[in-house]
Amino acid sequence: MAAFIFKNEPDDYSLQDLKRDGSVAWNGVRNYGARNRMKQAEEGDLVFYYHSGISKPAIVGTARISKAPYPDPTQYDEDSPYFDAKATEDEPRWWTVEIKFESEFDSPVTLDAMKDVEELADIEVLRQKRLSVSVVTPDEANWITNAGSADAP
DNA sequence: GCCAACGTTGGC
DNA sequence: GCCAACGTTGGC
Repeated sequence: MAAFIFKNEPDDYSLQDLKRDGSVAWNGVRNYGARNRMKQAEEGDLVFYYHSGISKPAIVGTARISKAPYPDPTQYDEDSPYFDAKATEDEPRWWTVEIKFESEFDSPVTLDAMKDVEELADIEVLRQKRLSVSVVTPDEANWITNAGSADAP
């Protein structure tokens, strides 16, 4: 199973918002790198939810892909800030997935903490900090899951 | 197809 | 609020 990190500013939409709503369509990704990664997602894949743009950026919990990639409807909506005049129904430019809340970490895994870890030396989120959707290897996913649990040292 | 200018993200 | 990194746009 694949795993990803989805970044968002908590002021915009936080993990607590997702917990409240249950699930959400991850609309509005308008970056090709992020889009390409999102398109690899399959239902059931693991998503680490990352809060960015705050004093202590961190992975704060997990979600699951609850709906496989499909064309982002906002690209066709002229009233949406995500409207894209070059997108057509036949050839969508932008894709989205739906994610559902899974868990809130007992101990958030901070960016600071991840930087010092040998196991995460190559993790994409550290190498390409501007990417809002990045991939996580199984080993990296295990490390993060462990670090987020209450028993973590 | 290249590259300069510009815009955006995100850490600090 | 600043700045580095890097993605995107548009002129040529």
